[in-house]
Parts: sequence; C-alpha cells; structure tokens
Amino acid sequence: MTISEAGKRSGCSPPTIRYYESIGLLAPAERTPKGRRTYGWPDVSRLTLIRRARDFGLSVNQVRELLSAADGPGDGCAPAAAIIEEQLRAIHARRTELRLLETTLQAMLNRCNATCGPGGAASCSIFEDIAIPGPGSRTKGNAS
Amino acid sequence: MTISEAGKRSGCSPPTIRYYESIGLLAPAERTPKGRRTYGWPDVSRLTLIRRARDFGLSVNQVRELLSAADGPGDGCAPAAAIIEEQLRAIHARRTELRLLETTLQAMLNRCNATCGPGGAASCSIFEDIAIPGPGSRTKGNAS
DNA sequence: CTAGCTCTTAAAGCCACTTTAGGAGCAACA
DNA sequence: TGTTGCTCCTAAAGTGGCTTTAAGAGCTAG
Repeated sequence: MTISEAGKRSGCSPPTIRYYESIGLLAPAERTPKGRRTYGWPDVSRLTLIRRARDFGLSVNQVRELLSAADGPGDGCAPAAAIIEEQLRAIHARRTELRLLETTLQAMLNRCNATCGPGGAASCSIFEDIAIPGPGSRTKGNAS
Repeated sequence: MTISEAGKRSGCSPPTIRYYESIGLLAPAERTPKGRRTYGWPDVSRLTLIRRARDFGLSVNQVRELLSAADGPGDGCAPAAAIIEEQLRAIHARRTELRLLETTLQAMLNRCNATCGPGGAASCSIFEDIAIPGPGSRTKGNAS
C-alpha cells in the first residue's frame, strides 16, 4: 500500500505519516526498490490508533506512552487506563473552564445589548467588561 | 513604570509585553535616556484588555480587530459584539465536542474495568476501543 | 511521449509565546 | 568604593504538532 492509501485508510495525511515516522511513533517504513514507502494493515491499525488518540486530545508524548504500553509485554491495561483517566480529568477541567467563559461572554453581550443598545454609547460596554483585571492566570494546561 | 511593574499590574510577563510591541498590538513604548521602556496607566489598561481577551480564547488577530474597534472613531460596538458572538459560538461548539469526548473516554474506562478487570486480558480493551476508525476528521477549529 | 498525478527530502512556516545567550545598568549594602 | 543580585536590553532559537513549500524523480493513462 502506498503512503497516500495508508493515509486515506487511517485518516492521516502523507506528510503527517512521514512526520510520525521521523519522531519515532512509527518504525521506518519498508521501501520499494525505488525508495517509496510501503505499508500493510498493521501499519494502518497503528496509524488509526495514533490519530484517534490525538483526536481524544492526547499529546504526542502521551500517545508514545500508550503505544509503548500496547507494545510492551503485559496487557498494558494499567498504564493505558492511567493515561485515559488523566485525559478525562483534563477534559473535565477544560469543560468547566469553558462553561465559565461562555457565561461571562454571554453576560458581556447582554450588557452591551442593554446599555449600548439604540442610542450608542461613547464606548461599548464590552471594552470595559473585558478590561476589568479579572483572574491573573493565563491558561497553561489545555486539554487541547 | 518599568516593564516588570506594568507586567505585574496587567498580568503579562515582560517578554510577552515586548512581543506584543514587536507584533504591533502596542505602540512602541517610550524609553528612558538609557533605553529602558517606560509605561503609564493607559498602557496597563491596554495590556489588561489584551490579556483578558486572550484568556477568553481570542486569537491575537481577533484581539487586533478588537483593539482597532476600540481605537476607531465610533463606539466600536458592532465589531466588538461580532467578535464576542463568534467566540461564543466557537466555545459552545468546543464544549459540545468535549462533552462527547468525555462520554467516549468514560465508556472506554468502564469497559476496561469490566472486561480486563481481575484476570487480565491478552490486550487491554482500551486499545481496541481507541483504534476503531471513528470519525475521520482531525480537529481543526479549536476554541483554544 | 507527454500531461498530470504521486512520491522523495530538507527546510521553512504557523501560533503565541518562552527560553537562552550575552551584555549592560541600577539599587542596596558593607 | 566595591560588589552582589536584581532587572533590563536585543537577537535568536525552542516549543508542539503539524502544514507548506521547493526542487526533483517516478508512475500511469491516453
């Protein structure tokens, strides 16, 4: 199978597949005599697993851990579950953050509609609302 | 005020402030005779607005639009409200995505606990669950 | 044989910064 | 007066996870 076929079946673009190979998520692919990469079904499975894990918001390093748990000797259950639990917590936290953000932004819009409404204020209330000092922390831990 | 004082009051680090200046979110700061940047309260306000807008998930370009609406002639209400509405929609969509992700991951964990449970399977069910082809779309539009 | 696709590599670009390197200044204390 | 330890400056490189570009080679259908 060519790289683009493997890509279509797994949902990764050819450059992404080459990138994954370059960072060691995939073993170097076999090559035709002319130097083109060839892939088989196990490669497609691995690529699909990688893409889905990325879709779930896992970092490439977490995917790496997941793969080494899958490749390792045992059933890999404990490390895999740990990674998923970690991601669940991260997603939950992010959801809470976003819920708060949504509420705040909606309130800003409402106030704008109420006060700036028909006549037009000197300056829209949105600017005041955004510029209140608020929580001092830039968001660091993103559940992507 | 020195750059680090302005940073403390606005919640931006000095390198970030210099970066904002370099990309034109801030006019070049005034300098002391020795070449050090000095800031006043209007700069702190502007920086606070920028940081808060970034905390709300706006991109730097959206912040740029917001600032030019604020700097512009009118009250800036319409463009500002449009940006906030856009962001509200993005956040809402992202929340829906994350809710789905959370459900899926939780189901994977539950199945792992049920099937891999005590005896240990040959291979953890999580790997099967992740590697099902699933939706083919990598997440592009992120409400950060 | 040629047109238009895919493949190859290496390098640069993206976003929004952060970090590092190397050098200079400034404030406080002995 | 020194000197210690902070802050400041610039320019450049690093981060993550790719995507895009450039320049060239090969493959396939008409």
